[in-house]
Amino acid sequence: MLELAILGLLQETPMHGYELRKELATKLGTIRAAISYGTLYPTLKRLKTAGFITESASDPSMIPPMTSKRGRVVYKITADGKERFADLLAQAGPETYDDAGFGVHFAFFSRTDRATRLRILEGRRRRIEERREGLRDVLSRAAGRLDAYTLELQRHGLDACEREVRWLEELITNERSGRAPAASAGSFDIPTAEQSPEPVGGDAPPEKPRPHQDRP
Amino acid sequence: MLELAILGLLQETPMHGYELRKELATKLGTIRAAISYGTLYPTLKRLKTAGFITESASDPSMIPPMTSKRGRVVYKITADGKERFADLLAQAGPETYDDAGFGVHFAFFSRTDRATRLRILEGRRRRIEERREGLRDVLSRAAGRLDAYTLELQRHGLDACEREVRWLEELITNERSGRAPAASAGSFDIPTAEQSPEPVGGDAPPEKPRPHQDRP
DNA sequence: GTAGCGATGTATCGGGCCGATACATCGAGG
DNA sequence: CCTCGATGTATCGGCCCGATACATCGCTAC
Repeated sequence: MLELAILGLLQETPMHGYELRKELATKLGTIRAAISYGTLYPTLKRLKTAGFITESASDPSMIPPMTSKRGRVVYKITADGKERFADLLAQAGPETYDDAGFGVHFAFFSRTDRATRLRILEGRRRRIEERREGLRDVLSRAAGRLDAYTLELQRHGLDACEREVRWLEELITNERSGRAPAASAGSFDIPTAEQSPEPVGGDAPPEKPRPHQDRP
Repeated sequence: MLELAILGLLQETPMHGYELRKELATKLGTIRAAISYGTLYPTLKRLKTAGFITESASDPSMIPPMTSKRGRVVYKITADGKERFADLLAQAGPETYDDAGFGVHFAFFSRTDRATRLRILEGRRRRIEERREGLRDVLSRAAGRLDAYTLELQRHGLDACEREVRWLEELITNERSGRAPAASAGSFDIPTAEQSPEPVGGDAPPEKPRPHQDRP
């Protein structure tokens, strides 16, 4: 799961570990608070061994700081890595529908083609519906067997499930009618800068707006 | 975390692994779908080594089935185990406030004294408030930097945070005024059988209603 | 000036938990 | 008779986490 997220971020721009962690935290803030270094660095090593990314010492003509005494390793995605990213984005296994997996996939939906988006959204909905049914069963059948606090926990969980299903339903409707997301529970009035109409190409469009040096 | 849950369930009645897993699933359905055997059995082994539980082959005069060719190991909590359970219930570290940890603690609130309940509820609230502030920051500051889907994910997450804070607030209020939980978002009308007034003793009352054979 | 402090930065280690897998028994139905 | 699904115990590789260690930079305060 982390692999997908890292590849996705490195596709936007090369980065070093620390930066990557921060970006991960803001992009996936809902899913996991902050990725641990004990996860990040081994994963980066794995990705490097697999040939999906390369690491290089930051050249001195970098940003402002550092006279490059120690480290500052910059990670960059390779062609294989981009291919891998596209594969991971498109294929949906069972782990695509759990909380973490779904969150990561969703966070990169703007790089996913519509058919896959719909498939994932529907798979997730089914998953949550199953959890919901399980909770309803417990609440109606095993109610007397459980104490008041456990019951309250189940009720709260059921509530969350129902809300998420409604959210997913809305997103699915929007996808089918070709609209972009947002404008659901409008409490913020953020400009939503880019890609509001969202043409939606095939798969893995090579980014549009933000200028970045892919490779020289 | 699992340790607490297992000890808690075994305190009600001895069980074998399969049963334990099912009980775990219904009691913690909101938190984790179903515990893996790859987690359960090693944990049971650990608990046994630590002396918190004992395992014994089920005697033939058990329920109906099994002529006891192979296995059916029944796990039972020890005095040390009960002590350990009480310790884990009362002490609250940082992991007490993450999703899984809080859920497990909450599920055993009927065995927790009120002061501890309040401490945990408030710790959890603070945790969620921090997450909420982080999401608000991202939504207001980094909005233009993120695509519509990522933004929608954050909005949904923020919504969930706000709702959970409200839920916790309600629970805290109820605790302070001595009422039991429930009756919050009334959509079910389950009798709530036992302990609605809830006297709340010290800690670890030795079960009340359900008849069960602790040992023959 | 220099001493401390907080942010930046890279890296490892032990351990918890998961999914996949294997194996074994039992009752019910074709 | 024989398969199928529920019950049941157990291990293995692998992901991910928290704790920990170490090193540098820029700032403020003494």
